[in-house]
Amino acid sequence: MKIATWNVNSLRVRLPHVLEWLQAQQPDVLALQEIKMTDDQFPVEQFNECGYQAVWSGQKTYNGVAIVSKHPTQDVVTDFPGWQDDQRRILAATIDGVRIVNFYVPNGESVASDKYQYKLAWLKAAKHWLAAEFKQHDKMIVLGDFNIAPEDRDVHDPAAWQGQVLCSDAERAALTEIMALGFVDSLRLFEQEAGVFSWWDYRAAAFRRNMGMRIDLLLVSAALQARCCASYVDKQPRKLERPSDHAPVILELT
DNA sequence: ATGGTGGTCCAACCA
Repeated sequence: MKIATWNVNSLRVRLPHVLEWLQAQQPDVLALQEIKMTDDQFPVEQFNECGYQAVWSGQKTYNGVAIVSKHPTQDVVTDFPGWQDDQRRILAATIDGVRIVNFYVPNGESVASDKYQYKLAWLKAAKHWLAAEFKQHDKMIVLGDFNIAPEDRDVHDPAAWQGQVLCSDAERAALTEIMALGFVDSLRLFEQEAGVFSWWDYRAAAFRRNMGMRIDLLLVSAALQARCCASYVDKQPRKLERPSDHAPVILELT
């Protein structure tokens, strides 16, 4: 089973890249973030033509998440119970007995901003909801754009980013609390060279200089850990004309 | 130190 996550920064613009990538890579599941479209605009027919079904939760202009899958999706959830939010950032579904939880975690803008407080509150709600989900699903993968670099080795210039949004202690602590429910960072199960990132700013030729961050993660529950056989970033789509600023990250299970 | 780019949608917000 091959599972991937990709922040596409507008599915309307990136659809050709996504369809080409699906055809080439043939993942069983692809979780998308920042589709930036309303539900009625979702190009489900074009995924169907490639042999995929999909579920999605969209909104106008911002955010929006989807799960594209070769196999049927069950028990779809789009919100934390009791958490009122117009921002579409959550999509969970069970596929082949695996609970897939797709998150587009708030960016947070800067540590002094209201958006940062929203991010921390959102992560707290996420932890509580995941704890409840865990009671019903031992085989879980929480994946998506976390907008948190877990450790300094996930940052091209840790000194410059120290204490900044995406790297601050409170964000990393919130991620640690989620991991402590019983998840491991799948990519770190495998030996990696230094400088493995999943996002590079469009500005300042950041991709060419590999000035990136690893903020797109696949967290796997203990019940799935023994099935993990590979996890890696595919930088190829980031090299295309008019790319997303994120690259897909992949997990392969036996 | 600033601004550098890109998407949405045409002024300004978000990343």
